[in-house]
Amino acid sequence: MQTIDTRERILARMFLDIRKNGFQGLRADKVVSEMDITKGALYHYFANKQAIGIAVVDEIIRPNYLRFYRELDCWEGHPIDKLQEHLGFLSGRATDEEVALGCPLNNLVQEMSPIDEEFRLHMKIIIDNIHDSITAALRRGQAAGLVRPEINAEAIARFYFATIEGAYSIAKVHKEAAAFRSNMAMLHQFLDTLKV
Amino acid sequence: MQTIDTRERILARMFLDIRKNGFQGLRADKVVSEMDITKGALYHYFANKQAIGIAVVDEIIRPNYLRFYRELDCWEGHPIDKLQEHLGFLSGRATDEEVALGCPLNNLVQEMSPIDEEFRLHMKIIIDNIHDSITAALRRGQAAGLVRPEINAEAIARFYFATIEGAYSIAKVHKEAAAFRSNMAMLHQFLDTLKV
DNA sequence: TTTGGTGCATACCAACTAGTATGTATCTTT
DNA sequence: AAAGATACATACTAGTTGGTATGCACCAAA
Repeated sequence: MQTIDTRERILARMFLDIRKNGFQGLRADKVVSEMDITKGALYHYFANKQAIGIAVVDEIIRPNYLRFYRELDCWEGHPIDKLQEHLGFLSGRATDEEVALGCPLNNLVQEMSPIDEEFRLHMKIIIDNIHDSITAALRRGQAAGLVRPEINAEAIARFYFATIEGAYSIAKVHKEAAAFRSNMAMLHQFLDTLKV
Repeated sequence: MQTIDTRERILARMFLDIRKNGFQGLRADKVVSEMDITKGALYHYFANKQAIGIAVVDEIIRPNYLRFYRELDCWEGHPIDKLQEHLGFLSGRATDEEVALGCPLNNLVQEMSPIDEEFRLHMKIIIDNIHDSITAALRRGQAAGLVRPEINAEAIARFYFATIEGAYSIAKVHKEAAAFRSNMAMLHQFLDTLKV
């Protein structure tokens, strides 16, 4: 393939537009026409609008999220340290503009879960993967005597991820990265209490 | 006024439909026609679609949320106990169907904050009120020697609310009230650590 | 009893939305 | 070199969406 991958270019812009306007607010033909791509090209690569959304979830959002959690899977140090490092990373890259747009996955979960089962299933896979990675890391930590043995690793994994998503939610209405960082700091503190 | 309040009937149904389909997914004329109300009646009471959404926020969502927090404002006992009682209430009423629809406020925040500033402002007022009530309650608790003096009441208030919203978010994609309750239980546990 | 406002009902409409149908240039395989 | 297959471009369209314009019945006040 010689040409720049038109399909990938389209998806990258769809991702940005969906993040801002939501999937129902997405005007796919307008977005591509701004890239000097026509409707013909768009519907050549995607069967319909839903297929665009699903492709964004699978090919853009999913790899982006799982990058960190795959790192966590191979991590040999203290799992809590790694999770806290991640919080630091998220805090560090948060800007007012970024948090105003919200977490791409959370946005789509909120919008699409109740109205499109296929969408929901594709998003659920990502979240299940994340939960599994965190749970496994915490259990390894428990086995190594690094994490309190009495805690429920699965419940903590759920709480960890849910709290991050909640922080994005609230920061979105405030349009303030500071609100997000405050919650990351609280979660960091909470994680400390899980160390042996 | 003798007749049943048509405006309120409309708003109640709009609330349900917005919760399911989102504001952009709302088909206002279809919703009213299912109630044997015509478009004429709808646009007699609301200038346009946005006005419907704002009215739902101000007249349905807002009073519903602030009910508990006004209780908290007059609460004389241990503030942590009251917050934990609230978590128990939320857990108790959570069903799979309810959590699948998500938290009405959170849904709208996610969808509308980036694309409609007026919407965002109306929702921000609710969230600011909630934060203020919790912060004040925790400070009263500190003054009474019931809550650890070293904690940042504002940060805890933010964390408390953000975590609840995050729990709704994640439970939504799982369609499982159990996931929600698990996170409520974790937050309950966290609150225990704030008591003197 | 008229006058004006409220509370709708009906009919209409422009713009948009998510496509489809068709054509065609290029590239790839045989 | 012929025959598909790929990668688009252009034009068209049915159905939807978010209204508006108009009319009229009823009630309350003057």
